[in-house]
Amino acid sequence: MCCTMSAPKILDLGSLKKACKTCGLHDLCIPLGISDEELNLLEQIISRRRPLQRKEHLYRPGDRLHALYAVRSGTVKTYTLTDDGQEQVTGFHLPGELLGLDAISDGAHPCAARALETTSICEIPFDRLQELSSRIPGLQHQLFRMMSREIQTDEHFMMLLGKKSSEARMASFLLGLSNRLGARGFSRNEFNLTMSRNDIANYLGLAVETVSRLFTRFQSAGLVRVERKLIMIDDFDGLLKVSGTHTVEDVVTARDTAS
Amino acid sequence: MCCTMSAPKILDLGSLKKACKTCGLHDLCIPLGISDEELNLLEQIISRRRPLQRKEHLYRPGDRLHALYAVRSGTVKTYTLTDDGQEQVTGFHLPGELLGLDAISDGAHPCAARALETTSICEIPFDRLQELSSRIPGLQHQLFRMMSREIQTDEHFMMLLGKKSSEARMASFLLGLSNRLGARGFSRNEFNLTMSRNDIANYLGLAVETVSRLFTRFQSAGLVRVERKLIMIDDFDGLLKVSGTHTVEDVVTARDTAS
DNA sequence: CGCGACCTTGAAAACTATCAAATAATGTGG
DNA sequence: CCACATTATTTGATAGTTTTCAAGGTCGCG
Repeated sequence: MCCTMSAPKILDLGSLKKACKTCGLHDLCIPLGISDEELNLLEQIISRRRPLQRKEHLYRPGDRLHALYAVRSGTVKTYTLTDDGQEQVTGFHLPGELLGLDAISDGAHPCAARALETTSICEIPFDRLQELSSRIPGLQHQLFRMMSREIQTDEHFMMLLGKKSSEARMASFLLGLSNRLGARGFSRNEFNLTMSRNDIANYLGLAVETVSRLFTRFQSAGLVRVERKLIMIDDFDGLLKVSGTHTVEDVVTARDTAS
Repeated sequence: MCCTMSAPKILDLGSLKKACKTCGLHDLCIPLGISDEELNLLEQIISRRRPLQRKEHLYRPGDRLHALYAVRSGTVKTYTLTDDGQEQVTGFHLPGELLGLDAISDGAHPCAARALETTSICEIPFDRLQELSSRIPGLQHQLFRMMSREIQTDEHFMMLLGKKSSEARMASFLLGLSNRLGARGFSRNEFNLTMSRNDIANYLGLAVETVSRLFTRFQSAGLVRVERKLIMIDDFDGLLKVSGTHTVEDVVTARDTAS
């Protein structure tokens, strides 16, 4: 994408000085579990890019793997294109999360990543990271752990898609976002959906119309309030119940009895 | 290389002598892309276990991560238990495939693994593997690649579950098995399903009855012949078409017009 | 102000699950 | 080795959930 303009030293601009050590996300991101000294080495290879604007791509399918990316602020959506050109959303990535791990095996990105809002990114050249990992066992271990975590998350999500009703998927999605945002210091009760209904539907394997209906249904049931992009969670236990095994009842009846 | 340590010989039993070098799977498994000398080091930490009998567990949810496992022959099914105790099949693992990568992040297995038939396994103590990876960059890279590949595969599977019809899932499943078996030197046209219809259904997010019907439907359409556990693929192109975007037609009509 | 993208809502259709039952395999104990 | 109990698979009929199609509504932006 952009290689001509970037000299080895990319860290010297004032706005880019802030490093892992001062990053509020450092206990969610790579630095976790490596010593201060080692962190210095890591910081030297990490650079910041100009923030991405909404709808701007971080990488596209087929792009060579040049670096891994960590979201610093904002949201990134990853997606692939199916054989017939349709979009398939594979994930939404919040601050502290690492992007591009799926590109390592082929050396090229199998999917696209693009910003859902203005987004700030840390760039970690992969070859240098790998080199450093050989020298810093803690770093290697942390990378293994992060990849393992992603595999685990994917397995969990596969269960969601394979076994759960539309209601349960939606509830899980909202609770998941709430948790992840909470872990990053944002409110767990009230947040903005940076993605469109279409993206949510696509991600959850549902039709847009279904997602829309679920929002109204959840709202009628008193689980959440929805105001366009803004979500306010009013009943965590209720959502949990819906997200769990419970196939029906609670939410559905709340609407049916009302009508 | 300061590794003349007391080389814990675990390989000295006659039946266990065969090592990676002589393993027909070595270009599908960990050894891929590391030198002969390095391979010796790797072989020293790998041991073979007594073969698993059908239905025997390799590990269970919550078991501490002690080692990664590579399937040498046979098939292993991995599955988790949902909150309400139901089984959720997360994968079927053929010779040359690595098991347990999802346990690294927590240090404990989030899922269970058990043999679907008599199965031979290589055991790779994880801490030693990690240690070795620090010293052998090629090994580290290969591990990154294998984990990345799994993430990629999972993403692909998520698309299957989220976007594809029951027919497409089934066709993809059969083609996928065929390919993987073929890559391991088995026939691509004719193979045994080592898993039950129930397992297939569970894995694909379908009801058992649906799986059963799909088999008969595929057979009526001349795509495959099914004899209990034995599958013979007669029309790869047809299956491919069904597995792709094509939502209906070919297969369904083949049956409908017949009646 | 009006256009276009996004979202919501309703009605009908489609797909798949569920329920029920028959048949076929497998395993077990005598 | 057989008879019985058990489990797995198939098939049919019915019901439910979710999609699709169609249309109206809302928001943001030029």
